Amino acid sequence: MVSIKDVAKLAGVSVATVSRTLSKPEAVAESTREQVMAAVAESGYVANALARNFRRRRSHTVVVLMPDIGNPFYALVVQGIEQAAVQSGYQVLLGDTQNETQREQAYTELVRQRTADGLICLGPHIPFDIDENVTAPPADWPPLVMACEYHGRVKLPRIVIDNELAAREMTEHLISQGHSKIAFINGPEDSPLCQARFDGYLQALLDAGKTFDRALLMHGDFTMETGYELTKQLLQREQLPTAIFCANDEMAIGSLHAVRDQNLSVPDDIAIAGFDDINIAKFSYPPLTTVHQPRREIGAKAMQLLLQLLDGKGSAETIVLPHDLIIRKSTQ
Amino acid sequence: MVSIKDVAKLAGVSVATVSRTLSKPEAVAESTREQVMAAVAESGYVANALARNFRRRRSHTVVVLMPDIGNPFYALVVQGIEQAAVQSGYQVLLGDTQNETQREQAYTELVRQRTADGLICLGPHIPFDIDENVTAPPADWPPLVMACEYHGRVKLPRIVIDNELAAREMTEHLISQGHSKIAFINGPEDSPLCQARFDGYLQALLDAGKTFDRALLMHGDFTMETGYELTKQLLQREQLPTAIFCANDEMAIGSLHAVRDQNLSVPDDIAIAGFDDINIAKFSYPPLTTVHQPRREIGAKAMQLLLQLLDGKGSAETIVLPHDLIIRKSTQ
DNA sequence: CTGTTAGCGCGTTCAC
DNA sequence: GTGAACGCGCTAACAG
Repeated sequence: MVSIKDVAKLAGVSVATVSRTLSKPEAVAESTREQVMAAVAESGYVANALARNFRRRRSHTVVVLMPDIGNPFYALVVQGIEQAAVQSGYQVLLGDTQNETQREQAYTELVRQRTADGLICLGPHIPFDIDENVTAPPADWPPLVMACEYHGRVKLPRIVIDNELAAREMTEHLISQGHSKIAFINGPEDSPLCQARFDGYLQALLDAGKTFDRALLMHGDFTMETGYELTKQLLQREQLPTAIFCANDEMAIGSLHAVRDQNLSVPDDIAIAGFDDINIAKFSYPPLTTVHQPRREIGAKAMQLLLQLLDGKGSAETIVLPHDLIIRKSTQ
Repeated sequence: MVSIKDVAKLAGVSVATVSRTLSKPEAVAESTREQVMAAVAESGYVANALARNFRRRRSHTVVVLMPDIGNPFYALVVQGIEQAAVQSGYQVLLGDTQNETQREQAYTELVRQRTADGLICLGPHIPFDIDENVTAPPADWPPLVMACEYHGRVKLPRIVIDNELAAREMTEHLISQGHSKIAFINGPEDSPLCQARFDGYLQALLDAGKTFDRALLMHGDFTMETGYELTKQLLQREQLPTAIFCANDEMAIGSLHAVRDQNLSVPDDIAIAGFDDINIAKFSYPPLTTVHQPRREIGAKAMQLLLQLLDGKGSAETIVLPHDLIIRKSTQ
């Protein structure tokens, strides 16, 4: 492998000059610069990033903790992260945690080992033991940004949409369509994001003078399978809901499926709404009413925030990005 | 940051002994080992992977080149890769190329820079200039394994299913359902994988004594959008096909959508089949007949092959994994 | 503007 | 079984 020494010898300069020419060319005389570049070209030299990172004490790599790589919602978020990373000379290490604490910790360990400089956490869970009263990230935590989900108490930099508002708007939309028995299939109970969505749902009901029926609230795990199963349960009740609001599109698609299995029609018998606006939402049958999240932007902003953090100019910012109600045929 | 020196001092031994204790404990006396481990625990020492990789000239990282991170087909393949990688102490760097040569090359560059040790290529395109007559990978190519797709001429290690057989079986299934006007919405024309699927389709038609109608062959780009558009075109013909076989599930879902838009019924008016068996296939309306690919296994095997290559015991193996015909309601 | 020098943290000789 | 010494390839500090 050709190293910086070889180039120096070939160009007739010192290794320091080669290094300088490559990192800040303007600090080098034009004539020597040309010699060096010629030597680089001739030798086919490529700087060894392993050595450079070692020396600079920066891996220029970030880990993205994804709860489930199979969940299509995350794809565009990761794409946003990745684009922003590449633009800044960073790489993205993929961390599929399957919601397992052990795997989260293994990936977090990469930061302690200096394999990665920081973390972007897409799920609700943070891989640290958190003391009861902690509200700010302790000094021994690595640079960490949350995207989409967030922690209820610890104030970390985060990129979100206004989940409560979005859920309220969707519920209002359903109410405006004449629904009053609106079931809500939410995600995991312990997720602050899901709590916010529930709050929005509840608020809309109360604002409209409706009562909240505990029996219409269910909790899934964001998969099509649970959307299907929970909807089946709902449809075995004596009193059927007239609308089902699911906290993500995948559960909504499972829900659609369950409703059709009972030979009921969407939206005539039961309206169904989702959340996220993943690609498939437009192509479901019928097309799914949902909340659009700017996923790529969420990812890009998260990466930018992390870069700030790594540059030492970090703060526990919360960035709220705009969402959008997308009304399609599943509710009207 | 606590380094190996600090541990050595604390344990009262040399850095060499600490290094040995951590890499091959059996080569060290039990008493010193205990001292060292105690010092490690006390100091909270974590070996600096940057330094270690530099020294060992291995990044223990591989790049996965994905044509499109938003394509759900790849998610499970990547999961398979990632699991196998983690098991062997490797990390996965995500390379979303968006089918752009420039981005492919940028990621390939990471290997030359020693940021990564090798590549797994999920798309049909290899980021190298390939001479006309080359059939084996030139020596200056980095360790490279192909998964799912493959190159038509250059013999690279690859993990595939028998695409021709699978397409033939699917076409035979459609024929057995009484169809004779079977449209085929294939992927990009220049993909060897797609050519194989076409061959299978053609063979099944000919074996059954049917003729191949050029007008029933179309080429999309594997997105729901093109599945939708191409099907719309098909449905504007005078002679409608009675079945549409799409080369992946996403196009099939777009196709379903287009057929419904014309108030035609699936499968009564037109049967539709896909390929891949992505998660959503089971939850489409109607559920989609498709070819199941063992995606996680494909990924895992690809990673294993790459590790072999990196250990110098590589060969241009082709591994064919079993597929499975999944008959659902969209064709019967 | 350029060269010399001195490490970064670790793994690996080679003596002892 | 252990320690001293060296060097991986590069960047940064300093002197000139």
